[in-house]
Amino acid sequence: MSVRVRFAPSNTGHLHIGNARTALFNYLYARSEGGTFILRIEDTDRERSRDEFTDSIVEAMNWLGMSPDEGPVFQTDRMDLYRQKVDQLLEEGKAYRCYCTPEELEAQREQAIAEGRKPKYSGEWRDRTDHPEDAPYTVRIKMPLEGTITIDDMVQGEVTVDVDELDDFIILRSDGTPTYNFVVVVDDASMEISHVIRGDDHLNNTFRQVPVYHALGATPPTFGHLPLIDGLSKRAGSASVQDYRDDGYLSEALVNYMSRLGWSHGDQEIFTPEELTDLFGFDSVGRSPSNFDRDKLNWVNSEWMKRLPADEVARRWVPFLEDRGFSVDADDSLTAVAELMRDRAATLVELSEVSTYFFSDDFEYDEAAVEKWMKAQNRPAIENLIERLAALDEWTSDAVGSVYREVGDEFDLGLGNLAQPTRISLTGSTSSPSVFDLVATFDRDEAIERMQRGLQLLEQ
RNA sequence: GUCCCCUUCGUCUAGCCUGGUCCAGGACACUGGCCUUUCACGCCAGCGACACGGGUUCGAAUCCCGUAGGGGACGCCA
Repeated sequence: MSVRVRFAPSNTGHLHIGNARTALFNYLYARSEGGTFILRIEDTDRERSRDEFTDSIVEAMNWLGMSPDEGPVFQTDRMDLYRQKVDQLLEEGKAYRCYCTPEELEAQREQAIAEGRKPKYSGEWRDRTDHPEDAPYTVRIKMPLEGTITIDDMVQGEVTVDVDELDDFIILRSDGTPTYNFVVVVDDASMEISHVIRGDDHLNNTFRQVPVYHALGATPPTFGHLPLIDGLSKRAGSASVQDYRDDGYLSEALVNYMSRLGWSHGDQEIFTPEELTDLFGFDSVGRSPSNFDRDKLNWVNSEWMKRLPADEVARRWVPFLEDRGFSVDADDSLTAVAELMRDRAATLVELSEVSTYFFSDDFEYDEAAVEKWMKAQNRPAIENLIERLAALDEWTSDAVGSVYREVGDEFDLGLGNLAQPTRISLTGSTSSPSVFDLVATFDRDEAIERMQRGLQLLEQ
């Protein structure tokens, strides 16, 4: 039997990390089994569903590299199917009309809780035939009256619940719209979903849904209930996938990090998307909830900053630099900057921060550094250095390096006396990559100009 | 209240099914050191956990029972 899985978010908000992780596990399972990954939008919430959220979810999935094979399928397009199934169950006597009012139900619920009983519908209309004329009604499904229901969950193992815990829940509201627990089953059955992989907040629902499959004459799929992610506060992770993209995270890193929330493969931490689809399996999915940890995400991202080809980093970096008002192209010179700076930044945003001096000479000189390193007595050496750099045949790190060594030898100066003033002139501070690389990564005219301007700082 | 799920370093986790090789391994973070023209990277080291209590056993993180704590569900929301 071929594997067909679906990710079924409601379009009432952007795709956040918790849902993205659920989508990812569905996607990875489909890929690892050669199956089909389907996107279904649960858009039956008239009040809150919005098309723009659908677009946002699709965009986020594309960015993460897990575009669906089928869909999006919209539930609102399938209302006729749902009503038809309700009618069918009614005719077959597997469902019935209930004329209780919401007020009556609410009163019963409160009383049950007050008496310490489980709030459950009494089932009073299950066998009644004295249906009032013209009164509003809901349709309820008949749950089995005795026995237990057991599912063999891919994550949780065997879980059994006594049907005594279940009541005849509403499948069609008095306004004629179907309810969630009914609709998911109709959809999953009709779309021939083989594996339902979702958050374990749905585990209890599953026991309500299994009898619906049976009533519909369908075989329940295999279930896999993933533990939820804790600590998804505004700050920590309930932000949208796009927020992470805008914060400068790489999609590979976010996917890598999310995959490790609840899944592992020995001691391995870094996985390429290809490795993930090869190695993913429910045998290695844990049952306990995990926490979203920004520090670890940052580390994974910093690893990916180093692993991606430098020109790819440059390409993805461009919009971040443009946001800061720098007009750049993803050309060789930007690639050179990315190559030089990338292991000093955990995100593309940080990369911009640590690299601004390449794009603007409008920076402050670090006063303490100037005080310490810009000594007037080194002027002749630095001037000589600038001259020789200007005359260099080739503008490479090695060539620049030999100039520094020659000047250092001739003036009998330690390299620091040349390197630090160079750094201050080019960047404003004394922390930067190796000076030779730094100088060579700059456009030569720009480097010379800044060094000449830096000469002014030598005045005592 | 009732039912379901969960519980190894601060965090993510390996180990648990098939008890001994685990005085519990890796990673992030943190601390210290090394490298070095600065900073960063990198490398090395350190810190740090089997929720608790019973049992089974020669032996338990691993098996059983209980307790506590956390999460979820119980809707004419999804």
